[in-house]
Amino acid sequence: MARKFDHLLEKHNLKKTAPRNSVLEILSTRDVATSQPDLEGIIGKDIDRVTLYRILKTFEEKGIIHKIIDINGTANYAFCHGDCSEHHHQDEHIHFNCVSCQGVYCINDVSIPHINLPQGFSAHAISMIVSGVCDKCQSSSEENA
Amino acid sequence: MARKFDHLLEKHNLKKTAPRNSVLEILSTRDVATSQPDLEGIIGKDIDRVTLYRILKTFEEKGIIHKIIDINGTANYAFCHGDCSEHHHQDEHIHFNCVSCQGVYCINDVSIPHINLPQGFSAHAISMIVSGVCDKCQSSSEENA
DNA sequence: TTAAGTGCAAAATCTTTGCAAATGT
DNA sequence: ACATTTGCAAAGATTTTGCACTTAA
Repeated sequence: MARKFDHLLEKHNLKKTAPRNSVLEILSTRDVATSQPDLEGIIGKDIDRVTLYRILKTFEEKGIIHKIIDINGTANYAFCHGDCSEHHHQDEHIHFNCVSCQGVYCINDVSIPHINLPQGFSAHAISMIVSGVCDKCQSSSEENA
Repeated sequence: MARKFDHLLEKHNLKKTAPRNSVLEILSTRDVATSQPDLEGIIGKDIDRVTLYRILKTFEEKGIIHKIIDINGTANYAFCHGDCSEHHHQDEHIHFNCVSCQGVYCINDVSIPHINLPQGFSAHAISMIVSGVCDKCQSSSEENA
């Protein structure tokens, strides 16, 4: 039974199971990163909570999705753009975390500036999260004004 | 019984209690941010875990300390530099999170560059965490090479 | 067939809440 | 004396672990 993400899973030596397909299906429909609690809510009882944990962990390790820790310390997941692989996440873009709707957006068009670190420090990855109000929440608050 | 941080607590209309003094004492001896688990370890059973939660929450609200969520989603705490107040955290500097020792450093001498967000988005705060290897872990790994 | 993946139950953590006792002012 | 803060107990939430059952290859 061919499913939408068979190729992706195959590529990473993962078995093509229904739960994995569902998770990929959900993430693919969303343009923003999705928090673990939200994922649980969407999936409901179709997938066991433990299975979800394991799927997300596996996908992250394989470089299929990446994890974004938001300003509350909650994990959010989104598809990797560009060249993520098992050993390197190419994820050096900015994320925007709305304080109102909690949404996490990938701001792809603004790249992270280069940073000069003190002697002896070497950087592997950079996480930059801008928190504030997103466009949707901005306009809905104007309506009520 | 005058204690080291009486003035600081007074300034924020907080009672000068032993647990609060201990927390401030610990944080003041450390040049890096301290994770909640580490704090618990240092404090041991002198302070109830719940009390620690509440103290940290209060201090953060008052602008005495600030919370840094590290790359693992764990809360780390450090004294506020500059002008933090109850209503605004002036905390726009870079943090460095060592993947080896887990230490969180405040990189004060490098300021966060200005970011242009898409239309409709407004920024309130910025969190920038560089992860990699700190100077101490760097040199200790060289010794073993 | 068999190794990988899932689901359930249960343990281990982490965080919050309620309330009585203790403490600072 | 009074409001705040603490400590304990208990509830709630999150995350991990173990193991038997199921499924893809």
